[in-house]
Amino acid sequence: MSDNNQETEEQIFEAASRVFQQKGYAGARMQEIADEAEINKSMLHYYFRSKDKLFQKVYQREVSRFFPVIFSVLGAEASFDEKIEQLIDTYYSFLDDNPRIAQFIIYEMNQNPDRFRKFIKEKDIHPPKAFEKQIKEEVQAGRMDEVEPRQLLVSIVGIILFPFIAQTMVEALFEFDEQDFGAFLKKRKAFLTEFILNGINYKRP
Amino acid sequence: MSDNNQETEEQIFEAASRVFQQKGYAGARMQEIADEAEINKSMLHYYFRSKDKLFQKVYQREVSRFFPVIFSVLGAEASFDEKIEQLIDTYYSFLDDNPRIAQFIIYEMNQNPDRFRKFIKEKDIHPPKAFEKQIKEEVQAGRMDEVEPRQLLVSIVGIILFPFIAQTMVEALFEFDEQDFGAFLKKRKAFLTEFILNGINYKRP
DNA sequence: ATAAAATTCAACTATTTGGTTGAATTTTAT
DNA sequence: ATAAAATTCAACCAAATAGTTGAATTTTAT
Repeated sequence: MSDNNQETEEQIFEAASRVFQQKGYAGARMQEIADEAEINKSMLHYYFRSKDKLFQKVYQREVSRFFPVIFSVLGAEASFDEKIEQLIDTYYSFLDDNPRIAQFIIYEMNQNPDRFRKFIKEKDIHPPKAFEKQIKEEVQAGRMDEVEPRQLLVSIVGIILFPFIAQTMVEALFEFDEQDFGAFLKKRKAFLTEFILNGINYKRP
Repeated sequence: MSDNNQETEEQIFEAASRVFQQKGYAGARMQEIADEAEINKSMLHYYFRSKDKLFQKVYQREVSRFFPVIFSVLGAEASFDEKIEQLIDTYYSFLDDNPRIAQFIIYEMNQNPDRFRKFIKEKDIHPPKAFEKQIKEEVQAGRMDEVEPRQLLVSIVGIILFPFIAQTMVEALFEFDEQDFGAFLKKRKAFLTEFILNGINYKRP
């Protein structure tokens, strides 16, 4: 193939992403990343120079992937209730594919809040203004209680994310096996939609 | 003083608790724990033998502290709406005093799910049966929508915990300073009570 | 065919870090 | 006062781990 080298670089990057997400920076081992990528440890430094450099790239990519998932849905054109349903759907499939990402970002963000703030600012990542505007309009139209958009946003994100972040906790406390947990999540989609919309007394137009 | 040694042991333990909660097992350094406890590094091993032993004790204590905070409130005698308000109050003051504990337990639990499960089982930590029973009674009495108690429990805990776990994220995205965040949390208490009770269409008796 | 680039490999170095030791000092109990 | 226990300290060891090197091999481009 003509891009063998680029492929290898990606292989390393994806392996690093998995290991860092699972173990965190401090817990990750360069050798484990090499094994996961099925290449020699020398190649890690050949392509990325150091653990720190490799980590920064992984971290930045994951942060860049994470927020647009929520914000693009919330910023789109749709009625409020449709938006909530879409957000749940989108978030669920994203988290199914990336079960460690939220935990990872939260943990590493807390290890170095300044780095996080700086990156968010540089990349100009922020909640869509359109969402705030839409809520104010819905309130005005009498279709929901008066709520602070930010309180609502934090609540929605928290309520969706929590079971993914705390899967082990939920399984242990409820004595779930993985299948039980899967069923729990599936049922949860319907529950969440109603819970959120009721929460602010939303009346579908 | 007559218990100088016991005092030192506690000093070490509390220092270790702070450092482990902040950095996690892999990120914590024995030297940093010693510095934090303002004692010589030798004393760590003198009292706790190894990093691993010290960590296990911290981990087990924090897990033992964390769950009863929620479960004791939910298992007490009170009307459903009072219980929710109490839970929010109790949780908030606990998390104010222990801002890292949720993040710590979730992270270390994910690093070693088996250890977590084993400990939960040994200590017989579980959600109070009384809470489930109460919800069923409230549903029967027509005071709330039919809900799975477990979905509700996960939602309540998630919605309360999330801003504490993700404080840095909230501050960065909303461009809050610490004071803004404090105000946000304070307002949130009232918001949460209404949001949760509305969420299941609870009618106060 | 040939040169350049990519990759492997094992052995190596340097650094970090957990853990140890033993002598000296201080504190506590009797 | 004395012995025992607790503590400090600096120096040290051992293990783990990040990172390097250079020679050999394979792959790719021309």
